[in-house]
Amino acid sequence: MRGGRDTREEILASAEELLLKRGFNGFSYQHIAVKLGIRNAAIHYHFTTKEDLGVALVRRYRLRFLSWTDETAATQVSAFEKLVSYLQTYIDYLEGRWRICPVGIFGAEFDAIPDLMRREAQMLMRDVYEWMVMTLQEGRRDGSIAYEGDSRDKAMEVAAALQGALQFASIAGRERFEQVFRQIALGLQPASAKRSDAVSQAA
Amino acid sequence: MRGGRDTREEILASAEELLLKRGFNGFSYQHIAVKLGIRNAAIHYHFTTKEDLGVALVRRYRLRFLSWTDETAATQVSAFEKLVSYLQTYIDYLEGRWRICPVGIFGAEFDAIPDLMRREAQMLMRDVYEWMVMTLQEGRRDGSIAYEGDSRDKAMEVAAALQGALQFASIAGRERFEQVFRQIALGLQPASAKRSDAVSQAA
DNA sequence: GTCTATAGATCGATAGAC
DNA sequence: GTCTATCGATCTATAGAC
Repeated sequence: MRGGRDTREEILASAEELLLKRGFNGFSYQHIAVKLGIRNAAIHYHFTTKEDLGVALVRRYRLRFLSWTDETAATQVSAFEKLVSYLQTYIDYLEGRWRICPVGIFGAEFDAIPDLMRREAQMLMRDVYEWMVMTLQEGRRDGSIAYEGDSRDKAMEVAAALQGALQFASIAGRERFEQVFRQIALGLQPASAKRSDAVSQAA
Repeated sequence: MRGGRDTREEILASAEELLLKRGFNGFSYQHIAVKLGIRNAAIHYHFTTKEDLGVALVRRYRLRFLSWTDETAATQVSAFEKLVSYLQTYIDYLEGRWRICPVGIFGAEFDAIPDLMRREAQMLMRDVYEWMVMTLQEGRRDGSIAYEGDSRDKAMEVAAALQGALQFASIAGRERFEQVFRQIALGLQPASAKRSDAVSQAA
């Protein structure tokens, strides 16, 4: 601790931002140390190896996601609203409020991260996937969501579009994410809800 | 040259595979040198800096893509078939036959790659995006593609889903890509084509 | 065009003082 | 819990011989 501040938490927050912007192999303990005004070795005290830090990051993502789904499961909103609410968390992410997670964050460097991180990333992906399949099916039952084809395929498509959109936003601005957001939401709305929109069909 | 082999080309091919699996900051000249049985310095002869190598890789992606779109533009297939054919090139990618490109490959480490590479990545993304918007609109006109909403939004969604699916395939196996592939194709088919499918609605 | 050799920087990580 | 100091490995890159 330094003056009542939680250094361990600050390290995780700083590492999380670096991870999203630069990838796991694109940042070092030095980046974090400089930003927090501490030394390299101080970080090693909290996270002995970089693998430890990486595992802690992914595990935190996963716990955040699970507690988020617990919260929403307790509410009485429709499946469609739950799903849109999940998409919204990605916008929070883009704005630096890291609430839950980019599930496919390590896909681009999967063979270049430590083994324990790979396992954690796979578990995170499984949890998000299972929740999304469940929510889509629930939406079909309560009539708030409509789509064609297999629910598992659709869940994977939505998750993939979100992940890809996050990357496009890095390259070409966050407007890219909003485009995908709109299109996903539109594609999941039942016909009854669509008529109330002024959706461009000729663009 | 070594015994009639084109070393420069072998370096690019090797680097391309490493880039996809490990990210730009996840491989070094040593990785390439070991695989090709040459020395570190031999690669620097062909690509003075790693930035040069990276720029050459993205530029090659882009040229491949542009010549591919030229080819398909000359044929008389429907817009839907063109688009499915583009999705197919990603499967080639997964199988190690690098025909064209993963357009969002640097999204995960955008702030951690050299400046010239960032610019090339943005140009590549712009080209793919423009082609996809054009093809979707063409499909609406010739009746081979159907979708709701803005064409630019839809193009971004399809491109994002492809990019995300490529990453999920790294994490959880190529079956993940095929799920997204099926769902994208299903979502673009006009109603007339769908009736001939035995599409599961209850899964 | 490829090699040996090496400079120079950065990285992850540890020992030990405070 | 944070510091100084430092080790050894790895990385990008260059000089110069063949």
